[in-house]
Amino acid sequence: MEARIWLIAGPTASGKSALALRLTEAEGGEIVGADALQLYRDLRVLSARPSAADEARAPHHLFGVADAADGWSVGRWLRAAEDVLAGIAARGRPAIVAGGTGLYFRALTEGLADIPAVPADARRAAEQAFDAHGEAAFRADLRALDAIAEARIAPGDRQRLTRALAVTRASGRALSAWQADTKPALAPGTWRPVVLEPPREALYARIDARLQRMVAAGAVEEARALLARGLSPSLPAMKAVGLRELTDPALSPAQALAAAQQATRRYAKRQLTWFRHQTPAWPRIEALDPDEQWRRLKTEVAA
RNA sequence: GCCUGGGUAGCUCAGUUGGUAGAGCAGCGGACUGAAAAUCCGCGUGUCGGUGGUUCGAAUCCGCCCCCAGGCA
Repeated sequence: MEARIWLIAGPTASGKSALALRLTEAEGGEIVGADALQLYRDLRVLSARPSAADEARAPHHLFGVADAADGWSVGRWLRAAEDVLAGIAARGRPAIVAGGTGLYFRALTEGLADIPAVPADARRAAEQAFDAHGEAAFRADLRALDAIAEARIAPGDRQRLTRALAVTRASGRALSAWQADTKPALAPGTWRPVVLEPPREALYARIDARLQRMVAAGAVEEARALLARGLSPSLPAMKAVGLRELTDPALSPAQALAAAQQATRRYAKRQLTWFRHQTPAWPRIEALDPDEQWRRLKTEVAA
């Protein structure tokens, strides 16, 4: 196992954290989180963040480092990850990057356009224009500035359309032009990826069981505490899967659990689709059993 | 045992006077460059309980059988 940097990706509840911890202990490495929600300290239970006991077994980075009121982005994560990875390399240890956020892995391996931060008012202006004039008119405006970006964005995707316009207006350069020039954050050949891709049915069963355990471990109280902060619903932490479902006053505890389980299964499905098509060349481990995953990692992936 | 009402998609159901079936939910497929646990797009997935018959043609009509729910015994 010579790679200096391991990337362990996969859907939620597929066993990434356990496998990463095992590899880290075996290699004397350090773990780096690649998960958009485990970043926030408010949601330890609901985001399935490594426990304090797990964190004591090996150095963990980028878990629970942000406040829910402080929204992070891929860019912010990438900069932090680069710092962390540099530190681990300086210590002469391997890094094990583990998580479920595909975009974060892509930023690492393929790069992220170096776009200057978009001022909040530029973003707001774009959103208001979209809402006031409708998608068709908005698209016409965007097409005049960046026809390539406009053509790429699917119908109804307000989030991408407004960002494209805001970036182009605020930076004076087309979003598609920015995106066309990116360089990988990780040097080719220095990293080794693996995707956990367990059978759907088994993964879903595990998700259901885990949600149940989360509720028993205080997920509902945790979710209520976060809501009680009265933060903007548009913050990333407020979009955690299960947050809404578990705190929905219209649902009984059993219904809330079922709804959260369903939402999580759907999330896992999206992740599976992402990794299936966005990282087709990465080796897969199709098992769900931890020992089997570990065995395959050593014999097949690391071979 | 008899009577009645039902058996159509994974679930709940709709199917006008016979023209090989469609809604909701569930599910599945897909896109993805700074909110990515986000955002968005697409797709009925079916021995119409079984089997004979009538008919050019049956989920629709007829016979028999099976199963379920009530009721009467």
